[in-house]
Amino acid sequence: MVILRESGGAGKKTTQGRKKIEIKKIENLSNRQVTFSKRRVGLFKKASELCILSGAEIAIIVHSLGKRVFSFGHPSTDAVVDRFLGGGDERDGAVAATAVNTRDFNRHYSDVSKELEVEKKRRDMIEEQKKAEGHGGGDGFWWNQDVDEMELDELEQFAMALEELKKNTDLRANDLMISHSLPPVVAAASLTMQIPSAAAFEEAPPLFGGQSNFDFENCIVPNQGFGHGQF
Amino acid sequence: MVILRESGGAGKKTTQGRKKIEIKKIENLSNRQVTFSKRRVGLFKKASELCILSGAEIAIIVHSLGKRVFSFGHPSTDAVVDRFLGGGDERDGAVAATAVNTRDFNRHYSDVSKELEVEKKRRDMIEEQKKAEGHGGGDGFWWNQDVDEMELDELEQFAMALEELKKNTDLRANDLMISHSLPPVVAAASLTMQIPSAAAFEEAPPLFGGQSNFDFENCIVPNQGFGHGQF
DNA sequence: GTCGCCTATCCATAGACGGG
DNA sequence: CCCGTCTATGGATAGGCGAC
Repeated sequence: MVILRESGGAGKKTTQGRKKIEIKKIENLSNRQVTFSKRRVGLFKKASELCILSGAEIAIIVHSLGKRVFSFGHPSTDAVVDRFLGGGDERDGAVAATAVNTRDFNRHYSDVSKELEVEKKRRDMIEEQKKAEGHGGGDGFWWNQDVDEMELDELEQFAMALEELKKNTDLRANDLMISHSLPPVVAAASLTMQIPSAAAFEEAPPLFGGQSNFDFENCIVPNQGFGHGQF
Repeated sequence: MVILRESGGAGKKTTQGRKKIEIKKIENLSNRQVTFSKRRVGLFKKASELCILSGAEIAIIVHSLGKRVFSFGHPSTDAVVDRFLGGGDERDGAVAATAVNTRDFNRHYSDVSKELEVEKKRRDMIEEQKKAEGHGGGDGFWWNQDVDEMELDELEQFAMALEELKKNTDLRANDLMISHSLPPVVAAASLTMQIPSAAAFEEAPPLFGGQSNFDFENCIVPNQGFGHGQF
């Protein structure tokens, strides 16, 4: 089991072990691929452990940078996704009044939430600064803009967009809140599965090394039909 | 931050630290809840890291034992799910509702507080990155979700963030041109919730056939990539 | 080049406590 | 009763290599 590396002629360990991790996009392609594969396996393992430990139903869908799609799901990916899209089947019984201490709690909760928002906004601004300093590419989130750089017309547009989004947010929150008093009549099958599950296994997966009791590599099979050469 | 260990009168460390866990369903209810919360946060964090590191698109849907639904998505849950479903149609507006009671509120508050801590650390990290390198990551983060994916607590935070941002927008507009009046700032959103709920977590039916092992063959489904969109 | 194995690290987290 | 926090450990994993 123990294999010593003699490369270097002194039995010196050439590996530094795990090094610091920086959470940013890995520029090196090979490293990115390797990291993606490793962490994907680790993520699925974590999810499976969470399923087993807590009995939850979890679905994970991963689109790699190429065309390949990996999915994990218990009991099945489709089932969880379908349930998610179908509006969830919650059985709620009696609708009663809230406890008394809820208001107090809400106050405290709001304070903390607001503090959190301050932090988030600060982060957004920092990112905005970073974006301005670096290249011109956006971060993909249009609301992460610096109002100080806007002209008046832009500001008007931005303000209206904000109000719209805010409205939608409130509506969404309201829907969530009142949905408890509504019977769950939404059909879970409104979205039909369009995925031909066949033709998925095109290649026999290699065996996993045996470090763990879980043979994930037997289960996770990437699509090999389209993404040749590209990750 | 004072650490006193007077129990036992010897200052001896009573905690043995992390112990080995057996990957099977946790029988103790509170332990299971705690583990679920902790590991769910960890799972999402892992997923976000994987998104940033490899640039992949990931969606995670978690149905906890009864009603509550947690979702993670980059860039959004629906986008990834739609791609998974074969480039399906537009997203469904109605997503799973969440049952919330007072105890759940407390748990959400816990999550928010924890997230606040994470945000602070993340801000520091971003600042460090900016200082080290002017390059903008160009990646969104998992907490920047569309409103349709948000849970109640997230919606509250988001609403407050929007209000703040809109205030800044309006202020900026006023600074630019006083004579031109913008729509008034929306008043504070009513976050007073009267949400009843009866059931807490309860014993889940034995979804798993095995005891100590998990049948991953039935859980991990390979999918066919269709090549629509590449990223 | 792609994939898997190995090791040395570093992060996530199971328990234990204290506070409200 | 429930939650945050601290600690020590278990487990994930970045890098380096060899095999294919």
